[in-house]
Amino acid sequence: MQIGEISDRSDISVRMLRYYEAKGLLRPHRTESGYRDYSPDDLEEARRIRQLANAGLTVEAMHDLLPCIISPEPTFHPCDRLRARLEAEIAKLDRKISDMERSRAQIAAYLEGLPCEGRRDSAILSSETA
Amino acid sequence: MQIGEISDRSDISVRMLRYYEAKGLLRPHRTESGYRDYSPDDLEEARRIRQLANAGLTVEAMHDLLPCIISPEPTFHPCDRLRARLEAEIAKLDRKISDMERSRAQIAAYLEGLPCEGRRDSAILSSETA
DNA sequence: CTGCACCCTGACAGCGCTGTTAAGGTCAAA
DNA sequence: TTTGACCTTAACAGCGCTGTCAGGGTGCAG
Repeated sequence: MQIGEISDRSDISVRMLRYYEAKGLLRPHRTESGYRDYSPDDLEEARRIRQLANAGLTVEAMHDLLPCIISPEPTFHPCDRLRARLEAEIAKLDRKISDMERSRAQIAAYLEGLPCEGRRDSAILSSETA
Repeated sequence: MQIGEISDRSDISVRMLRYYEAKGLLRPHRTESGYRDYSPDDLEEARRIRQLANAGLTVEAMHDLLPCIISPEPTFHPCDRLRARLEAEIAKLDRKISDMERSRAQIAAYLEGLPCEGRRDSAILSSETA
């Protein structure tokens, strides 16, 4: 698959796909003429990247995290450092999640009491999935 | 209180406190000589700002959200627009939270199976900052 | 009055991310 | 062979955020 198709199927702009590659995530091979040629696995990885990006992770964090997520078989890697890195990243995620949930609750609570349109009938704001 | 103390107590740098003010969040009054003079309420607001910032919200989003969080009495405000804005922001938060939780779970799962601390060592981490 | 710690504004600079544009190559279909 | 869609790299540009530095004022304590 070439980059345009990957872009469509991963919801990542062409620009960003190239950027991620420049940063060392995602390494599609190339056709003889230099076109990027993505495998289905590459597409999977692209989607994971988007997920991590949506979660607010930096490219640098993804760089450490992706090799873990991409395959279920951990290999090589200096373990102490990696483990520490992952634990740190999880801690950061937890902090962020907690902050977001608190913020969400406050906004939702406020919304609940909003003296708006005719009345508050269907207060649909306890959705949890996306 | 002056800015340095607020900075200490809110964990927001002096630079960022001024930045938030420039952006229209937080409006401490000034002493005759021009010093910012923060009230305890301002400190509270600063902490909320930090929380929202930690949650990954932009200043622009905070600008819409803060007046809701800051006081329990919603007033004025073009309600339809505000309501829509808040709901959108909540949806965005939900998406982000969901992505983060999924990412967290994957990392944690990987960490679980890490063949470490008493095991093989090997290659160097390719820390390449392209 | 002198120091020193703190404050002020303004500007420059850098990072991370993202879009856009320019100049040009590839490929398949007409 | 020409056309048009798609690809390539490289560079510029902008936004949001954040640190830092310069040049200067304020305020309190010695």
